[in-house]
Amino acid sequence: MARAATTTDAFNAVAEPRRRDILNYLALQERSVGEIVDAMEMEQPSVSKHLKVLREVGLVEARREGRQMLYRVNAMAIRPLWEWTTTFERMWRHQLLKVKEIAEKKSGL
Amino acid sequence: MARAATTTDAFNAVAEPRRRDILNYLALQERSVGEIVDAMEMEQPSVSKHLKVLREVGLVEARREGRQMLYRVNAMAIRPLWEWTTTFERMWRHQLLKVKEIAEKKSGL
DNA sequence: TTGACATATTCCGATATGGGAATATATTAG
DNA sequence: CTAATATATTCCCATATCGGAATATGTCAA
Repeated sequence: MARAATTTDAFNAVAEPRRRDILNYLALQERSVGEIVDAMEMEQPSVSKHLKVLREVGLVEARREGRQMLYRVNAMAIRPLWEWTTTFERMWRHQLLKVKEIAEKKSGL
Repeated sequence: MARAATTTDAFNAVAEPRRRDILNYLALQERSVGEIVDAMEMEQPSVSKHLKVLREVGLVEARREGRQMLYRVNAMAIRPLWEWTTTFERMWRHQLLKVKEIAEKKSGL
């Protein structure tokens, strides 16, 4: 067996930084492929390929408008990632608190 | 170029479900490799390899205790993932609200 | 030192990748 | 229909992967 396909789930799809860039850009508003290409400074085929991966795992949705395809984020598909990370939230808050306490103790000297 | 190494960052490391399983298990408490092997039902070499990846990106830390190595989660390393997902939180909350409104309108008929 | 236990590393093979280049498909304008 | 525009797909290749098997390293006990 090799590494899981990027289309396996949102975790794998989002591991690629270019795809996160695209999602960040689409978070602002719906965009055509051409607009993404211009904004990302990537080749058009690369953008189309990344969009395909994102669409297969449900992270984006698309609709045709004339010759253009307009893509938008489906934020719900990001929720599972958020939910998984929040299971560790208590741990890092605890850690941040300890760091803060140490800093206060030092400045109190 | 091929896919980015799993040790590139937390996003890539966490794309592998087995590694998330290990992190979930370690979230409860510090554990030895042997305990992880028993809990995960994975071969020991696989566990060691996954732990190496997790350690390289800072998601876990380890200390030796006799013949054992005890691993623990470094929750701070998960924060960047959480932060990235929260940039979309407003979007899915908005979507959930709309779904709720539609449901209420239906039940109001 | 020797042996037993705990963990890490190496070698292997099948597989999926992402970028580049070329090409195919779809839609509209004329 | 034909040309032009917008997007998608295919082919190629260097690379990193994960699991399995075998082996190496490290630590303790006697």
